[in-house]
Amino acid sequence: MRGDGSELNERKKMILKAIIEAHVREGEPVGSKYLTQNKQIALSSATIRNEMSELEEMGYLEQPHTSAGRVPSEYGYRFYVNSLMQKYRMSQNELLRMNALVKSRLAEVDKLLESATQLAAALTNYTSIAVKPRQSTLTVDRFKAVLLDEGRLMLIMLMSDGTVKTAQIRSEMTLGADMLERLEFVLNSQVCGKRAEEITMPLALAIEKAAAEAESLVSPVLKCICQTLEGGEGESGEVKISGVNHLLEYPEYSDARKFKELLGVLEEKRDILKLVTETETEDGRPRVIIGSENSVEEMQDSALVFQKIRSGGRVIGAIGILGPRRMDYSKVVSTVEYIAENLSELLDGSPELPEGKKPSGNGENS
Amino acid sequence: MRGDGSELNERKKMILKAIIEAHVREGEPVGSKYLTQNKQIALSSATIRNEMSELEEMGYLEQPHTSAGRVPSEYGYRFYVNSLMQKYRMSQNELLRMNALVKSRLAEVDKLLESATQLAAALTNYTSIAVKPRQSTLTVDRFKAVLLDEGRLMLIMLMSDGTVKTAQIRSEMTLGADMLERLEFVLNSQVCGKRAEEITMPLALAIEKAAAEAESLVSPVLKCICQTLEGGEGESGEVKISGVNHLLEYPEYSDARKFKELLGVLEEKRDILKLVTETETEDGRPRVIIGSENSVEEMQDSALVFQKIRSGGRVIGAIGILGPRRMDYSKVVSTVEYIAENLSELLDGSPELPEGKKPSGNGENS
DNA sequence: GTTTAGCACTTGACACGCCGGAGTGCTAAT
DNA sequence: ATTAGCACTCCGGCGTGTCAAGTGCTAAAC
Repeated sequence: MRGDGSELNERKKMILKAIIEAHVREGEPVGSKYLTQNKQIALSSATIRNEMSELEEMGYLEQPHTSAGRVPSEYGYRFYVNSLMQKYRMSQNELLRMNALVKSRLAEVDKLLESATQLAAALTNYTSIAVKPRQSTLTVDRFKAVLLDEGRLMLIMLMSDGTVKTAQIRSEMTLGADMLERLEFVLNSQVCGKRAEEITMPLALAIEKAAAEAESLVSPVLKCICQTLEGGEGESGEVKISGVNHLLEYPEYSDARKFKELLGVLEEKRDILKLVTETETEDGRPRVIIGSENSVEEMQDSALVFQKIRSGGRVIGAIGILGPRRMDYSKVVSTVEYIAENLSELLDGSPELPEGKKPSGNGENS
Repeated sequence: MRGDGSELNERKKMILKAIIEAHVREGEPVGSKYLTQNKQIALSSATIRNEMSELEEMGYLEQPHTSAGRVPSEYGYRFYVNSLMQKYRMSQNELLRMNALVKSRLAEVDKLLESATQLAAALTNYTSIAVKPRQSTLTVDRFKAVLLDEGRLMLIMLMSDGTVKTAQIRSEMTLGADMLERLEFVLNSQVCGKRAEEITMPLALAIEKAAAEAESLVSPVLKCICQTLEGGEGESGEVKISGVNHLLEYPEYSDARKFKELLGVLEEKRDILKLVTETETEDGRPRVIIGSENSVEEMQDSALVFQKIRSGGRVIGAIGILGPRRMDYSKVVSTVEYIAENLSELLDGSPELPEGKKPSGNGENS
């Protein structure tokens, strides 16, 4: 029983496939009679019953109770995803919406991920999750300090991962251009390439000394830099979620209590991040986690499909879909794959400017 | 029947108040017998029944069915909020958490609002909403262009509302410091103080001409500026929502279908924005909208408490709480009021640096 | 040997009727 | 004016009976 289906003849496979697809469509246990309507299967209900009975014995199907139809087991879904599922063909409309994302040309990874989750949720009608783990190796390549007005300066940090972060800093004393120049120089010579843990008290003191007249700026500036290096948003990364409301359409989530628990996990974000990032790297196709293959208790009745997003060979995040176990895996896998690919390309390829017209990227800040 | 309660004697008020508070606590219709446990009310159940009957006739109470207890009517809640409700006393713990927000010293309005909603949701155990309407009068006070590397520049915009926005722009040609200087100068002289609608084609052409060698940058830069002026995020403003899952704790929202509809409204965001921003300015206390006082169909069973946030005399947003009609108005009103006040002060007062120690603000960008 | 028709059996969903409890309104006594 | 008492109403839970769907098994048909 390894889900390779070697024990199944063609007819069994066909019937199993039909059952799964019917169940995904209708959401209810499917009976032998219902399957006789399927023209692919030219058999009587009795024969189908026999096959179903054997499929159940083999562990591919389950019966909620004696006289209900059959429901795919987790094992059944697994085999379906591995072997039975056909490639989903995107509709014209879906392709158009995907391309709109590419054309938006958002330069900021955060915004891009946000748009991507929204798109994924809208296309699949499930909940979409994007994660951007914090990189402990993140450092600043170069600093720029800009005078905003005499009480405020803006610190621009070109990060080692190619992104750009900014921070505003207030000062109680009047700022001058010379001070900023000094500050910029000191930061560039002393803080570049340092990880958050490497910014220690002695270093801070050395910097203060070197900063001369800009001394009073050093402490708030360093605080700011550390915050940025430590990953902005959350403790350990960022999670964006979109389209939770879709889930309420599925009877699986009509129980308010259970749904609340799932929502709780999503809001916690930690588990999700762990789940998605800890998965070992695979062949580049989306990873499908069904029910108990997932360790999070509240997600036993759900399935998760996600793929990591690479940029320049490094994993910079992941995007995925969360839905009921009874999920349109074919469509979801294709969608996730396509979006993740596009994102990877976009992040990789954008410096080269695909069409070479008037390019523009933008970001936003306080 | 204007909710002024002039028709009610003290005893009726006391009973009404007890009923409402019991119902808010228990979530179920309250009967006359239950009220006799209340030591404030030293009356027999029969007497209370008579009073309740009269209160129902006057419209303050309702009876779900003949032999159930009474439930406050919308009108009853309204009177409670206007006249009966006592000031909520914050616990030590609550005050501490409020102050943590103040001390976080976030300079960016967006982040501040986000933290504030999270706090409000956590404190009240309802859903919290913060809105930041787009200001059609938004203009740029001053531009700064900074060279990131030879292919990218960063545009910093000091906005008329005191905030700072940034945008990254890519160029297909190698950028030089002189080009940026030129660009900065042209933008400062031609685009400052202009609203999005005022940036027209003829103006763009004039700018291109004036930009000389930086000509090819003008188009993407202007596009970017327009996007920023038009309010970044959404069509007409930004809405942040936190703690939707809290609502699932209340039986009022246990019906998945209804809850989904409400969620839909929240995701739409447009209605919310309209609802909150269109409310006429009042005395500075939180506004309470109960049930049908609100025009959004899906929110008929809910109540909304919110207050506008002012900075420098102008309304820059609002923060509020959404919950069941049966809501702890006392606590919610106090919380919203306190948070809104703190935000206003924070936004107003922060330039003066309350404690005069080492201040720091930060923002984040791509 | 495989397929199918037929039949007995199981089970959940649903409708019905039957209480019990909670709460009320009214009346009469205090 | 207040209250004890009582008849009345109505919801909700519970057990019952019926129905439809679906199964497993057996025996006949191919």
